[in-house]
Amino acid sequence: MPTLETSLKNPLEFRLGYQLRRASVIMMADLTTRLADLDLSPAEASILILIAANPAVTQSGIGRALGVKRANMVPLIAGLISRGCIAKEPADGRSHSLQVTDSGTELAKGAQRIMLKHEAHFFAELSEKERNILLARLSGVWLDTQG
Amino acid sequence: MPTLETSLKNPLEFRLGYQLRRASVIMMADLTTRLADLDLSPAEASILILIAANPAVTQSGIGRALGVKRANMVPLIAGLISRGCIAKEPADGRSHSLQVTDSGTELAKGAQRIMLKHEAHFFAELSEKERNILLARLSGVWLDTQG
DNA sequence: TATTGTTATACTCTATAACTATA
DNA sequence: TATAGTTATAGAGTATAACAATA
Repeated sequence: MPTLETSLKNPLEFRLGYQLRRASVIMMADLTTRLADLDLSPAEASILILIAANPAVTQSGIGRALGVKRANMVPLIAGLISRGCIAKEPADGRSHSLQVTDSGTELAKGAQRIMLKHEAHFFAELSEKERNILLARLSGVWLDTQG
Repeated sequence: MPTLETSLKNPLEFRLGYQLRRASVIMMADLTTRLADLDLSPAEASILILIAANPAVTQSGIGRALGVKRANMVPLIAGLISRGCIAKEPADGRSHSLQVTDSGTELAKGAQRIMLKHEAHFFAELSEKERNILLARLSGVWLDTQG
């Protein structure tokens, strides 16, 4: 916990991009700590949740959805398989379809519960309406770049 | 520009932390591209702007304000000095006070102009009121962790 | 020709430990 | 004892290039 440098003038504190990144870094750190209880990284948890929601998806598909390069998906998927959370079977000879195992299903549910508590910790005071507006604004940044 | 995986269900798209990170990554990439015109990284630009706003600040102080570790400030400050943007002089024997040079002042102004255009690109449709609310919500995440 | 999975590799960011000099 | 600056280093996360097998 760093000391707050109250004596410094910070022109950046009024920049949306700066505050966006700042908030993101803080939340990622919190989520990382919470998910450590399940021995999952945020990336692993996200992958697990996406596979659970999309049976028979390929790892390239997951990578595209999450913005993770093909090459970087390999060790992540291998780790989840070696832990028995997910399983893969040949799909069309070059691709493999992924499924969550029973224990993977439970783990995915646990990860989602943690994410809800994590989110509530930071945004508890938001009304449902405010929450949806914030969500829409943030989604808009993404959609903006996609045309 | 990755292909949008419209076929995948993504339970994470309703998670604030997920959208926060997603938006932050996209904005950082855009800012990095824009600041490259000035041959500055986002970190260098932020440091330059903070020194310009706080003459005689130390590099440890900048690091605390931006969340950059002491050790990681060293090459960043050295780079800005070698480019003639900033100068340091002994303060109390163990610390050095930093100032922007004339060219550094211009560079800082240019960086701030770029940041404004960058922000406007993503949040042009926001009213001043909405912008302030969003800013307050994001700042709240930071203040939350500081007690 | 394009895509999937894979390996190897490099680069950036961030984190820690240790040291010197100073307060 | 605590802080400033520094060095070296280790660990993530992310990026590209190349390859084999398949579509």
